[in-house]
Amino acid sequence: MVTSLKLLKPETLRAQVENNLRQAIVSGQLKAGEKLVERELCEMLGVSRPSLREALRTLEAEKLIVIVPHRGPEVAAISLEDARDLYALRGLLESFAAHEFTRLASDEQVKSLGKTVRRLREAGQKNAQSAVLEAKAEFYRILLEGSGNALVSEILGGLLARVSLLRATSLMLPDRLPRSLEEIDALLTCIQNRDAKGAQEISHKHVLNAERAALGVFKLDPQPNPTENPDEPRRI
Amino acid sequence: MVTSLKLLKPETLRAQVENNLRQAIVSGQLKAGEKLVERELCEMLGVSRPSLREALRTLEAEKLIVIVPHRGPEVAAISLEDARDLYALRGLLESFAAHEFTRLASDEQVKSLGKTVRRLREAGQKNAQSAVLEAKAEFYRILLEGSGNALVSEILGGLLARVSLLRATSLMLPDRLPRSLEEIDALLTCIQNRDAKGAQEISHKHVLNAERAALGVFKLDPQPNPTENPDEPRRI
DNA sequence: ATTGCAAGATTGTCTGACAATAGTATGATG
DNA sequence: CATCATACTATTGTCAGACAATCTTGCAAT
Repeated sequence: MVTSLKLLKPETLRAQVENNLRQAIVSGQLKAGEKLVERELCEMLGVSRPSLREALRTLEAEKLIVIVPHRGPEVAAISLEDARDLYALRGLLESFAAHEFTRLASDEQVKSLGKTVRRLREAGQKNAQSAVLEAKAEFYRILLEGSGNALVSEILGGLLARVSLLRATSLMLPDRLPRSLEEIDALLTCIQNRDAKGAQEISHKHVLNAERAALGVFKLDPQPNPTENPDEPRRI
Repeated sequence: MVTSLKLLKPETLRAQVENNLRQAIVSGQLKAGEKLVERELCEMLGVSRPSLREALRTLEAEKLIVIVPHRGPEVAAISLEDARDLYALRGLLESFAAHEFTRLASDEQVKSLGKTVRRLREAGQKNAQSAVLEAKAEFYRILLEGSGNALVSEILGGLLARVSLLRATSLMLPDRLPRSLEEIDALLTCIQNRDAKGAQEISHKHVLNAERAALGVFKLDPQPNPTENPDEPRRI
């Protein structure tokens, strides 16, 4: 009996383009507000316009890019209100996920989460940024998987991608990491004690703190406001 | 002096296709699970394949259709777990919106909401289905607008579109309408009293009740998809 | 009935083209 | 010199047609 080992799914070309661009955006290679030109992207990625344009439509629906008719696509930028809305919703969903995970996850899943938190802490103490990001992604994966609501995972995943459009989130990482780790530890404790309400509260506070840290940028840094914004020749 | 009356924005062709298809899906003209064939849609809508395919990609990202590589698009179908997840999230978001509306909306907005509820009640007593739907849509519009979080509106809007894939929601309308109206009345009262917590609770219960009513279909009708009647030509 | 294969249908992708629009440079004018 | 109108260019929106890869279906054979 063969146990289905086609791990390598021959992705469609369009899907590859989509993934490449998405990755480039959330990783910051393509910066928020940057204009995207179809011809250039086609050459970069080695695909034709139809394939590229389909991928762009998907990213547009995910709100990672904005396409103005006859002006073309650009990487989405996030205003202060957008960011506030984003964090408000993230707090709501993430705390819900934490609550549900605490309520529903199996002991194995809790243990697995604990292991990842340990990995995260170690990576944090070494200041190994990429390891931190990896462990954090794993942490989320387990949490969402165990929360028993695939839709929340889907939506929250999209939200996190959008949050990464705030360059604040990456710049903020080193500073806030210790506090962040403490909060995650506290969350884990609640989860292990099966204290759903507590996990929900801590998780919500965690997001609020992350918001405060991230939104500091708007005070230091003149924020492009779409309504009245003298052209600021910020070349990329 | 002409006061800029381009209310009719010259939508791009692709956007029209997108809107047509979206409308056809949420209104039930295109039924959940139905297979969509590019050539047919192109002919129906009078557009070329690239334009159609771009529109399809957007709808796919909105989860209104599913596109399996080399097998083509079909209208998304909702499983029991999907529906549960959907209603859970909807309850979370809608009650949040109600809470925030109660906290933040202006007196005019509250008054406007009251007026719409009255319209809704009258339409309900006359059993005027289309008027009910219209008033309900208006009710949501005001509520979301006044909740002060555009992102929640966006997500919840997408969710409601997906909910409409459950044909239960339309079939259920006549039966549950009186109860639904009572609940909405109670919600309005809380809002008028600026009782945010109360509004949140009632709103959440309201969604739970709607869920119970809608999910009844799954018990009566185990496998909602495989019974299709022979092709009948369908105009969009 | 199940299996295997061939034929047909549908999708994935490319190329090339053209009109419509937005952005830019040019030139005219005060 | 600054300002405005105009022409030009670049880019996007859209189409038509084509072809390979893949899926589905019908039919034949066991």
